[in-house]
Amino acid sequence: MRPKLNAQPNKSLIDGIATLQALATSPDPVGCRELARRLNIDSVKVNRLLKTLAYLGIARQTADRKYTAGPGMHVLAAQSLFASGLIRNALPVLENLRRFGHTVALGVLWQDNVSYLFHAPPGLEASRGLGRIGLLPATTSGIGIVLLSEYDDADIRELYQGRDIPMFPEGIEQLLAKLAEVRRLGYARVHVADDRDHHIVALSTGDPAHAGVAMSGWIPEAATAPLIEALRAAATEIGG
Amino acid sequence: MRPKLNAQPNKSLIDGIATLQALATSPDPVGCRELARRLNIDSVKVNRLLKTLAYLGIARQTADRKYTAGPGMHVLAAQSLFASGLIRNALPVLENLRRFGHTVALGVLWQDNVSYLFHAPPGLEASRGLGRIGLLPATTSGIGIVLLSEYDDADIRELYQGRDIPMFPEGIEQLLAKLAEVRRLGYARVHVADDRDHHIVALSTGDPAHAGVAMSGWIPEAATAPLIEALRAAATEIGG
DNA sequence: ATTGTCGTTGCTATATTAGTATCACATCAT
DNA sequence: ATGATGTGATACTAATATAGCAACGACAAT
Repeated sequence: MRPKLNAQPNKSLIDGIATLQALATSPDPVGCRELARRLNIDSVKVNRLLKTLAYLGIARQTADRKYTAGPGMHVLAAQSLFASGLIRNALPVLENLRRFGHTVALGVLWQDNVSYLFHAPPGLEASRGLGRIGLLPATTSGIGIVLLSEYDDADIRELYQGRDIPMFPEGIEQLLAKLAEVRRLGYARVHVADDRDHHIVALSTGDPAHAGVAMSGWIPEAATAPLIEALRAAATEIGG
Repeated sequence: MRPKLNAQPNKSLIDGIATLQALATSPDPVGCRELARRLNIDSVKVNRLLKTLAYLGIARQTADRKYTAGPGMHVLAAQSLFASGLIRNALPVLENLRRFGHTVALGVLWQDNVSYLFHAPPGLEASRGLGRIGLLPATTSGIGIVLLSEYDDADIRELYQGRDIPMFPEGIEQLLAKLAEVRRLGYARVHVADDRDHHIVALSTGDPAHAGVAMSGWIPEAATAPLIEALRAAATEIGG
């Protein structure tokens, strides 16, 4: 599942990307020492990485010498989001799914997190649905569950070894049972145990699967089938 | 203008990001040797960078061992695009600008290129306007011109030293004259010398300026003022 | 078989980076 | 003023992480 560490992993690149992400997810400009503290890396090192990113135009220094995202960040983002074509292909399909009056979402699994690329409750202007939510624990998300089910049990055990699993208080066996159910059905149906009594239905798209589509809202058992059918059509249209 | 190369620039990070971008902009899966040829970097080095990116989940190997974008790429993209809030703030404003019936665009200047984050001709579904166009030479773009005008002449000379300037066959002086005009007016008005006889009006947003908004289409001299006014309102709303 | 790719790794010299100490500049409370 | 703390940034040197060579097995075309 997770690729093994290769012969000569480039540590500078690993730390550099971590810095890049920490910078990207910081809503306000940050100084190098504070960023270093967040990342638990030496501040001099972070400073040099930031200066390198600034040289590339990916970071930018504000008037008070703090760092923030630069134009290169947007270029990088635009390239990586749209070059693959995932979002561009998916958006019209997702808008079409909104006719059911439920929340529509598209997300990817990354390690044990889900990142939503699109997440729009009914009524929200479609263009506002982009990137509304950052990272969520995979097990709290319908898309996360359905994408986790693509891995085999050994991988899942390794991933969650020695850690609490959000939404699965009984631990790994409870999660594995859920994933087995998802594999059997071919889709995930998850009950959201809050006061709104919502359900999520989700399935995966892409070959190999790397993204998930979902609808959530008040979905009684009887209404599941047609929604799954619509999702399946959407998934094939998006993912090829 | 362009940040100086610092004391200890991290070369691994520079090459790593170059590899990341090359991977992102490749529509099909690529092998490490081919990528190395495109980047003019040693193929063994590229291989190790790719394996590191794969370890991070940003790259992914296909069945035939070629490399393509992985889920981490989408996470990175989503984080960098939306964390800053630029796109999220801008989209509703841009949609509103489309009422004039012209092409509406939002872009950033990166080195001597412009990257469009949004570019929608009239009639196009708004959500399709995202990331339609990759990189364009800055001098061929209204947004590029208005963002270049934020730099002073010395920077511009350095940027284009010893190189041809697209759309400015007479060279650097012709470009500098145009930029001076833009600074005087406070916006760019550019004539697109093709058979459609279009004009672009563009102005910058953000403080310090790092993005540009533009409208293009058949815009006679007399119609410029109200468009500029609308753009200016949009720019302050987007950029703060 | 031959020849050409391809991705990948072991090896070793050395270029590159890590971490110390230190600087100049802020801001704050004394 | 004064000292104490914060910041970002750099020179220095030791040590380590990386570059580049050569080579491997796998595949494809000839």
